[in-house]
Amino acid sequence: MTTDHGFLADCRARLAFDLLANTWNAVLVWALRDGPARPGELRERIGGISPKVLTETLRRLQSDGLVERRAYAGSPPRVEYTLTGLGRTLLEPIEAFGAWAFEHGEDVMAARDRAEATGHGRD
Amino acid sequence: MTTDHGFLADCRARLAFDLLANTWNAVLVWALRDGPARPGELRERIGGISPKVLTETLRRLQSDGLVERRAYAGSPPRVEYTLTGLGRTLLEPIEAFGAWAFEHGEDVMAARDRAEATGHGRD
DNA sequence: CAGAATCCTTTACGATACTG
DNA sequence: CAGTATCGTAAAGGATTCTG
Repeated sequence: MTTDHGFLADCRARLAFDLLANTWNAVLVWALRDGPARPGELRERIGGISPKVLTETLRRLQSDGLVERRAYAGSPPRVEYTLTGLGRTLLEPIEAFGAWAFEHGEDVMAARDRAEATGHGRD
Repeated sequence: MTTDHGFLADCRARLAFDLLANTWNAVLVWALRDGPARPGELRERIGGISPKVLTETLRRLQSDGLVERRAYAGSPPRVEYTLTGLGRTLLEPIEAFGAWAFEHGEDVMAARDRAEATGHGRD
């Protein structure tokens, strides 16, 4: 494939980008990488996510088939979220980005600082 | 790294996710993969992006050090955007996502349809 | 043709309080 | 503790118009 028309036009590609085009999807998938986790646990792990947004995001991931919700009867309530098989396939690409961040993250921050200092900053 | 605390806590990881956490960043980087391109060209290639958003996004990518802007004097104006070396390093992870989309995109769409049919859809 | 300027709509996200 | 309900804000994205 030499032209990228084929790639960009394909709605599956757009779908993949859209999956990432929000603050928490990727973070949550990643937070679930080691196995089932309870909501409170996830909130701790992630930090900075409100209960409402956590639920919303998990619901979205659930209807995308990436996450499974399991509720155990009883009180206090106990709920666990797990990655589905499909969800687990997402870990690799996400990890690729993680690796990229470790290698090049500081370059981006440096560029950002430079831009800001030059007055081209997005502040 | 067994726990993901280290990963999620690192601000570089968050930075990487934030880079993707918008509709057009990844798409634009990808659209520039084959070399310099002019804005009009990009708009064609991508489809569905308004001139304003295109400029905004390119500016942001520029101040992140991922894209370079080159303007040639004269009329009509001619401008070209190119990936920087840093920007090019992003192609691999992005491609990983593209590959994922080709393999699993339909599964997501199927899950979405299923969820919608069950009344759990996010409509 | 590049892109700045305006205006507008949507929605993602956050804070908080409340229920089972 | 899980999750919902409300409310509020900020920002992203889109449509359009105008200028060098």
